[in-house]
Amino acid sequence: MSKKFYITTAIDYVNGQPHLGHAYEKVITDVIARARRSLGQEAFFLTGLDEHGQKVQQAAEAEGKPTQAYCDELAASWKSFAGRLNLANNDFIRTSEPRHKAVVQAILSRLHQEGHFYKETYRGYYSTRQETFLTEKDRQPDGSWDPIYGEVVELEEDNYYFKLRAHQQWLIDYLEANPQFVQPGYRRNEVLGFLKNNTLEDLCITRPVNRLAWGIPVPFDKNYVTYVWFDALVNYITVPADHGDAAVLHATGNSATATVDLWPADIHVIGKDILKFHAVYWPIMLKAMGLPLPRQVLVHGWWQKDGAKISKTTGNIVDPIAVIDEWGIDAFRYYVVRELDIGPDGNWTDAGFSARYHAELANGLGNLLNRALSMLKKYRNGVVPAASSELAADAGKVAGETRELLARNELQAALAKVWELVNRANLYVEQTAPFKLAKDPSQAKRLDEVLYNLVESCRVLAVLLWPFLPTSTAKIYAQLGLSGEPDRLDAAAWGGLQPGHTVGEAAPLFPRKDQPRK
RNA sequence: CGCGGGGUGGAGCAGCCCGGUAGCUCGUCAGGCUCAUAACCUGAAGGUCCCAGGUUCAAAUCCUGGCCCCGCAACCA
Repeated sequence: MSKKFYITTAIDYVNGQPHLGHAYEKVITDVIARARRSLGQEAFFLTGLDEHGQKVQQAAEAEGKPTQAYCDELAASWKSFAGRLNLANNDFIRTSEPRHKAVVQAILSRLHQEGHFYKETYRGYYSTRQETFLTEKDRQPDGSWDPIYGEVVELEEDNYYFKLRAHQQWLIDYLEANPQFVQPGYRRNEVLGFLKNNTLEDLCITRPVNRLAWGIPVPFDKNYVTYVWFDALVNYITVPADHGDAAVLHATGNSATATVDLWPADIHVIGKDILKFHAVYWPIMLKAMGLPLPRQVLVHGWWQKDGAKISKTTGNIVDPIAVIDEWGIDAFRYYVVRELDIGPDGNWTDAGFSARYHAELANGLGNLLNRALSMLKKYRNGVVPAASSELAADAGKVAGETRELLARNELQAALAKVWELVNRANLYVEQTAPFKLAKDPSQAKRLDEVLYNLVESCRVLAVLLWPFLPTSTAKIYAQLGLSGEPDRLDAAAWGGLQPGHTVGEAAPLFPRKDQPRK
């Protein structure tokens, strides 16, 4: 049983509707997962929902619904969202599921037995209205509490704490020795800087059940539920446990027979806001459990819109569903991956979206396919002529370099690379002018060569682009009259189209949406 | 000295790690072509690569100092 490539997104908090950031993270994760499959690796892609915590409980109460029912409704809409994004995920975790509760409780019991927790009294200022402890940072400049907190009382509360501090130096050493663990490198530096300049506080891992009921009961003390982040991070091993991963079954004391090899995760894809949870708390939790660490935490940036922060409050938002409805899922996937490298913050502009759609998808890729097929239909009745390899070297070079970029998860660069072949093929039409060759019967053999190179280039492009544009590349295959999906990178080898094969019907892949020039 | 990101032709970006003729897309102007989704191709104009020092035969790229912009309460990737 060979290790599968295991990749995850962060699980989303169900308190609200999906937005651009959620869509972005899922799309880049999906592209990486599909790229692995295309490269011939087995990949397991997990995404899901974080459903516990006070805000969910309050939101459900505000709508007068049982909390689980409230979560079920939202989960349905988030699953449908994943479908709209065309995600090829293998599982969808919800932290309110029994399988997750079982794993969290097994871990809590074990860590408790092994002495990783201790109980301590916390004294602090507590807002009864917000149901949260306040810190000195929450005070207004004059020392009073903002009225939004309502009545603020000094309160004592017992809780269980996880001994993080003891592992601080170990984690620093680990990060130093494993530069690939947090990527990009500047995010690793950020974590190292934090660890070297601060003493870790032990992590409070419980909430009193009388204050928060909507959580996973702590198995060794019925007065508490589990803190949401401790609960949430565990999702990454819940699913391996559920599918029968040996290492995780063992760590959770489950004697079931191993049926899959997933853990450790190869990549956790996350946003920069939750870096600390994934690069500090999670590794220490895993170390305490005796499990290997994930191989990489890949940290992406945030989108702005028109140069300003995306905010529901100000209405400066991008609705991914509206964009997909208008432009198609592949246009959305293409734009977010091509526009923004994984790491820095990006800027969404509607004009930029339209520009890339028209210049690169419609005029570049779509038009190439359309003109190639049209000429093959018109001059050769849609029948592929004898093989020719005039563009084989160009296509092979692009395919080879794209393969390497995909293996390194450099998605933006991979798309740029693939477009070198799009541009090369469009230029090839100009240089060889098949429409002129067609007027001269003595050039029939030359025309055959040109047409073969064009349609074969389109086929190769479909293969290279499948991880990014699964729907559109399947359409390219269909228009080429090929069955199946272009989902294996090995198929990018030149010469896949067989002479004598009849192509299908041509239709614009990415219809232009702007007004034609006058 | 709280932390982090960034400042490259009109706009948006890549290049910076591993110094060596400044690149891409859009826009503008001129031309070519007509197979194609008025798409495609060629050429041109347009840049103190934030500033100042330093290292070097050579710096957008490395080092030092400075200036400016953005994010770091909540919703939230």
